[in-house]
Amino acid sequence: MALNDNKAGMGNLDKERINKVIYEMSKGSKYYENEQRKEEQVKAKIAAQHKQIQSFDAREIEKSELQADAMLAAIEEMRDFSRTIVHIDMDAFYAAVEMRDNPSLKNIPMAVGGSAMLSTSNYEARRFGVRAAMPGFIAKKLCPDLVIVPTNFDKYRQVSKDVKEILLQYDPNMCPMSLDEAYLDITQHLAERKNFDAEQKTFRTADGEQRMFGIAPNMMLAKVCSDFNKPNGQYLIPFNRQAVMDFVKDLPVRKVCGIGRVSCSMLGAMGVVTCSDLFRKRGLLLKLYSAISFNYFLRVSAGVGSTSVQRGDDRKSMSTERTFAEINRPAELFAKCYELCEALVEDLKKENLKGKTITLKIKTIKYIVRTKAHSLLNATQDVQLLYSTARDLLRTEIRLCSPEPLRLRLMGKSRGEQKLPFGAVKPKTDGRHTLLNYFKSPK
DNA sequence: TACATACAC
DNA sequence: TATGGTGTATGTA
Repeated sequence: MALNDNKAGMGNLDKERINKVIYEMSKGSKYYENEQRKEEQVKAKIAAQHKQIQSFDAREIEKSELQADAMLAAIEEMRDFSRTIVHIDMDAFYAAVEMRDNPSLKNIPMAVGGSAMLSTSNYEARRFGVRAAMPGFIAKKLCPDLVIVPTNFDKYRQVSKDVKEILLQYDPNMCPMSLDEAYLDITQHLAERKNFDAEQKTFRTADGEQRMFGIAPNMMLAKVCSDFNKPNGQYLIPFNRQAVMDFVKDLPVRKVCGIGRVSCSMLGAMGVVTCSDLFRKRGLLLKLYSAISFNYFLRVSAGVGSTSVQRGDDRKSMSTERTFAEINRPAELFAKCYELCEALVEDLKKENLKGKTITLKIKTIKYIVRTKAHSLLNATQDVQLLYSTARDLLRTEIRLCSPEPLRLRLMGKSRGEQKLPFGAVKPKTDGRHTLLNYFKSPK
């Protein structure tokens, strides 16, 4: 519930005052109560983990350590310094675009979003603790002079496209992660660049936007680097093992992409704070976590990440959801349900896709989220068919609740397992938790 | 397959 | 006026 200061621009601020304001604005709300419920869940998970840990004896842990060391040797084997990976991150992107188009916003605290939620804020605003993913009304309390500009996605998409155009010159296989982030493999470019003249060596991006580069031997490290030296910074990890190990030694695990709030708490509970702690506690971690997660932790501890920048171009699901003022009358719930089916079908048709598994998502006014799914025999993009499936799922939920009304603040639809228009199927590789088969048991 | 959770942006 | 929307992966049953 406190301020998330994991991101940049939050160096010297009065965290105590900020947290107090956030707390005062939040306490007693349904949202806050749900957050507390979630915190309790994490505590329970930690307690369960603790109990499990106590059931291990020292010999078991030692054995696991040996097994982990064998896995680590295999990871070491794959360490690759042959690629130069760049992670580029447009700084406070939406805010930067708005400031470019309206310079009067430049030197005042400003954020992009609405009174319910902010997407991002400029550095002036960050000094007050105003940041992305904070509701606008709390931000206003923290900074009464804050100017909130409504989100203008079409504009950001256009600017993003312009920037991508430039990045493509450096890596034709460049991989955008969002409107303001991308990974590049510039190995090839660097080789060709040796013959460039001074003019050709100039790097250009669109006017007005600042950007951060992280340059490293792999994607995981490049991503962490781009968060250093903000704003407009650039950070490079030298391409040798010692430099990488020095870099990860004191790196907090929370900085690593993929280790979020919950994992960080769970790891913290057993004394794992930095990446080298992941190595220190490898015996324990191997016993506690799945093969996929553990392997990922080991790779992080060694500073080994993916070196293959490639787009996964087959989408796996498509969804639409809305938050609204409470709805509880069945007729209105069904009407909302139909509306969402229509919206989803419209999006499906844009990409000429069909859905097979239809999922109904609901969030009660207490912020409890539930999903219900049903798979059809054949993929469809037909509104009526989609709706009849979704309607049945919703009806079941209403009945489950009765005689109390089902009181919702959000409803959503998604479809997965789609059939692509021309039957293309593409298996994809290297998720962030790639499991390597040869990490079975050591001999 | 169904569902919940975690995570990123 | 009042805590978002979209997509992916994973664990578990």
